Amino acid sequence: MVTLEDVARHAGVSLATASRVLNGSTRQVGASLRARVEQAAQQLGYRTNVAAQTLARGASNVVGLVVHDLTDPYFAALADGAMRVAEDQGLMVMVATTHRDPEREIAYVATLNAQRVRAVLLAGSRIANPGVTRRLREELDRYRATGGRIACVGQDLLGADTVAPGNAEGAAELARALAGLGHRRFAVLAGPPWLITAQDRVSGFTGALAELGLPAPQLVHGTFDRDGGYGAAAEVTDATCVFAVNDVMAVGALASFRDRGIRVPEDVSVAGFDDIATLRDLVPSLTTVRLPLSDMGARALELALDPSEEAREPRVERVSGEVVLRGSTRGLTPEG
Amino acid sequence: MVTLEDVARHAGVSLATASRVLNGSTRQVGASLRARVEQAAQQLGYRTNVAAQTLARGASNVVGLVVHDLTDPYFAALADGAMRVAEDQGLMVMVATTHRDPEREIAYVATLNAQRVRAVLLAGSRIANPGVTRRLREELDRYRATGGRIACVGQDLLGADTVAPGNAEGAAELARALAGLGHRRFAVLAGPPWLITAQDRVSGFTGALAELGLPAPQLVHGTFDRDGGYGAAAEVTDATCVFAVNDVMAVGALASFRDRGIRVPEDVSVAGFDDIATLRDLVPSLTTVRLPLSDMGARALELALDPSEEAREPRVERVSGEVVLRGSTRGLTPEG
DNA sequence: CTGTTAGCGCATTCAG
DNA sequence: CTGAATGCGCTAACAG
Repeated sequence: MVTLEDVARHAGVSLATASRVLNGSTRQVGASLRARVEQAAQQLGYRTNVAAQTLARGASNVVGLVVHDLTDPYFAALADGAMRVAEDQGLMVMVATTHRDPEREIAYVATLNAQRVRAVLLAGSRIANPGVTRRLREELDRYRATGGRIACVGQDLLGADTVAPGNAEGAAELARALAGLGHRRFAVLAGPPWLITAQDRVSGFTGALAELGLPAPQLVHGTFDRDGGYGAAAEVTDATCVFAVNDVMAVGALASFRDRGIRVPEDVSVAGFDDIATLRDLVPSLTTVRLPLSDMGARALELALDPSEEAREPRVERVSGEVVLRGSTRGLTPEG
Repeated sequence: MVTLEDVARHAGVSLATASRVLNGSTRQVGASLRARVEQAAQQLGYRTNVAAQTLARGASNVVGLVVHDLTDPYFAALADGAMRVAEDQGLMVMVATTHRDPEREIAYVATLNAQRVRAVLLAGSRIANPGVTRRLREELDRYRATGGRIACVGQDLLGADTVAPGNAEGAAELARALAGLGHRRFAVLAGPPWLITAQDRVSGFTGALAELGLPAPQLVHGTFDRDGGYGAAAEVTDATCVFAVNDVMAVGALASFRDRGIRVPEDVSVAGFDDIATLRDLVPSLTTVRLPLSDMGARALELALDPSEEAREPRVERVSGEVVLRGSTRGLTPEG
């Protein structure tokens, strides 16, 4: 294992000089010494020991990213955006997946704190559980207390900088668009009752329907994934339009209807939420609410890294979804 | 920033004792002291400084994962598998995305080396470029020289433990299955000529066709993604069956045919490769070659971490794909 | 079982 | 501009 000291000796300079040329010091070093050091490092195959550097500097070059599930394209897109800005800033990204276990989320925050990462990004819906949320906040506070920076993508519940998707607003706008198509009887594949993202989308949707004077939709709960959509769709009775609270669930719903010989959109319309890129070529193409996922991930990391955050209120940036009407929903004549 | 020393003082014990109870030492500590230390750590909100720990131990708890693109479900699935075993082993995962830039791949290996990660996993196709491959190998050798472990998912070209998908074999079997359906005139959406994964799938496919005495397929190159499939499909002339060398390209091909009013599978059959889970609900459902992506990622990390690798040949584990015939391909009567 | 001590590799004062 | 010395927080002998 070749160390800085080896390089310095090989180049015939002091440790300090070697350090200055090899690592981003602002200090200047004479051209000839600089060249000697660089050559020595090259010859010896020197690689900075980041652990030592982190210890000496008291700050690391790593950020942490906590997501539920990387195979969910929603999180993959967020992660991609965050990694883009990390690369731009010369930071490495440590990724942790919780698989929707809030205990693991808390544990990972502690671990990332131990790693002394520069910032941690919490992506994904909060859950409606005060005890868990409190303990997560405590862990985050501990991290923050030592200079850690935090940003979230999702609900603004953690007292940290947040990129907050307009779930309720987007769902409301979707409801209005669907109602504009002539639909009156709706069902909502609502996901788990405790997932706040799901809650918000449901309430935004039902709220808009109520404002329009339309009957309340049928609510069917289930998991937040493809199978949740598939299962919930089977329980829908008497609706001309089904809103799945995310695209992946909508895909499950589509499959469920297909398996039962129910045509979309002829027999029933289906809409989702998120506008997952990988799913854009679905047939019928999915009506949904587009969220700029990658940019949201990028923006969240920017917020977390932005140093102008001394002793002030957490910043909350709302990003609104855009309704995209596609082939999975159709217009109804007044007769239905 | 509370340190181990603070905890020790607070608990009235020595640094060493505090270290022994708080971090996974095999050494025993008396119950009463142990309790005092744990309580002190709890009260003070102590978090291990992993950088210091890594420096002192000379070994980190982090593994590196280098993938092309996390938003590609292929890599997301590999990453998911790798992260599963990382979690089991109490390791954190540092993820780097190259976006198919080989220079970045080399640079990230150097960075991960500097981080002194325990192992690095290189996922994704090698490219047919001797210069780049040589420099990558040099960087890997440097890493290995200091005890770093390496595993790859893909081609066995780096002299490291490798999980090698049977690209050629899978494609060959697919070709035979498709020929068995009665197809004679094929086209292959071949991806980039320099991508070895793509090459292998193409050559396996065409080789099997030749063995069957069938005419050589039309080859159309393009990018390895959805748009590459979309564009290449437009150039297909006179084939009853189109093989896209991965599922995501096949989705593009499906879209291309649909946009031009060409029905699948009535007018043309389409097959892919990988069996991406997110795409299983496509209509028509995609005939493909199933690869156990998540398990492959997991296995690769296991190989990298398995210490029984002293001074012996790199292990290469071949994993074979399974042909899955679905709705996007149909049988032909002898008349076509 | 517990405490003392000597580094791990590097950044950074502080002199020169 | 350059070098010598100190310490970052922790682990691992070693001694008791």
